[in-house]
Amino acid sequence: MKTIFHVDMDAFFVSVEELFDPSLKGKAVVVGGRPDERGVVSAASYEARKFGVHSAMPLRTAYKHCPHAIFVDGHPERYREYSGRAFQVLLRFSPQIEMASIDEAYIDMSGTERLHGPPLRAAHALHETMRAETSLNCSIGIAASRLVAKVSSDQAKPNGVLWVIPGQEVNFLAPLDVRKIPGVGKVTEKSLHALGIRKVGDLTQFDESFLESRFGKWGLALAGKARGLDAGGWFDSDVGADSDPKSISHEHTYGEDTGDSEVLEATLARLSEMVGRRLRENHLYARTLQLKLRYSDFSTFTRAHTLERATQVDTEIFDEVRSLFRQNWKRGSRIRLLGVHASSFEAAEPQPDLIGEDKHERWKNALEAADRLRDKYGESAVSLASGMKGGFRERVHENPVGLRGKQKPAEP
DNA sequence: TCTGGGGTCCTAGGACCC
DNA sequence: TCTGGGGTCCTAGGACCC
Repeated sequence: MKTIFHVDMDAFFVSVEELFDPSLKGKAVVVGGRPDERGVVSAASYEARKFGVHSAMPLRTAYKHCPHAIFVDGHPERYREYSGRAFQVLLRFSPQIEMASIDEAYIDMSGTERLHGPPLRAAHALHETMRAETSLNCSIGIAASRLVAKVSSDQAKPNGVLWVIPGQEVNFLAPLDVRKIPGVGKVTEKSLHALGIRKVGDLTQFDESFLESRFGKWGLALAGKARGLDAGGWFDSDVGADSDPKSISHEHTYGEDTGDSEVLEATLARLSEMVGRRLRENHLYARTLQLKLRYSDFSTFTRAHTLERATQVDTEIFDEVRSLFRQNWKRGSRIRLLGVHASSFEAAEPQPDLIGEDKHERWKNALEAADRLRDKYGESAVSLASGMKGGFRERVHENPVGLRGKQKPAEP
């Protein structure tokens, strides 16, 4: 029998902003941007939530609900820092930790009784330590499965601890709305409602095979979840079993839609660089590159291409997505969003292609040097995108800032 | 309501191969 | 000639999460 804690920081982004500006405390605060900007709410304080503001709501809508709220920009670096501090606190309680996102973690507390006492006592100690070390509140759910721990931390909010005693899972879940089950969103909720299923308890009245015939693989998992089991996919894995990233992407929504091909291609160059840089940081090579286009009417298209040979080189990424862009963009039509997405990763250096190897090696060195410059002098220090208007290709292809590459031994 | 950005996982069809 | 079946890879789209 396992003991899993799910630790979820309360109104995380808002709470961190309050640490930097204590005058925000107790007020209606919306993190995400200015109320007249394109964008959505990243987080809302409990005060703002009273007016119906919630995350993912368009900022303009949030303003209509709560015009007196204070709107602030998000600060990802601050959130990363505090997320790291929270992680350090968790490490004192168990080595088996999994950050599920920037503001929540699973921690496997099985077998820590001699060190930390029974679950509730350990949870209160953790709660206290978190408060003392980070000045942030969290809520903690305790259960024998990840799923129930997650749902119970949500029920414990704000600033609470809730333990679902083994054997009580079904009773705990039964009265809750089906929407409380992680993975049940708007669409699934609607189809469940159509079947007369509103509460988790209603789900347990149907048998597995019916749910499977209706919802496929997901229906089968759902039957298990309704009974408190970590059924299906990710929930099944051990806490802390690290999984490699499956994709890296960057996208940009314009403040105002544009049909200017130079502007659009410069954005693609910048997004390609950002993706390339992340690939190099993670020592990954991508075979599949994908372009994402969103037009003014919000219609969205993706177009992908898989390369013979995986890459982490900015210009190779850019060449690919630009050609996808040129093939698919309805010329002149106004674009709302562009995105560049890399996937099908290979961890190792791709097989050298004999002719291109020296060039490839010089490029790699040049890009790593550029990454170091950016670390030192900031993101705008080095850019392909800034060279876009006028002579991008010449600059890039003829003259990489090269240290001479080490020659790889040729394949037999 | 006028809809971000970064991810994960699943489905489904077509190509291609044996 | 009127048509199998399974496996894998690729592509596109969509639900969902924070």
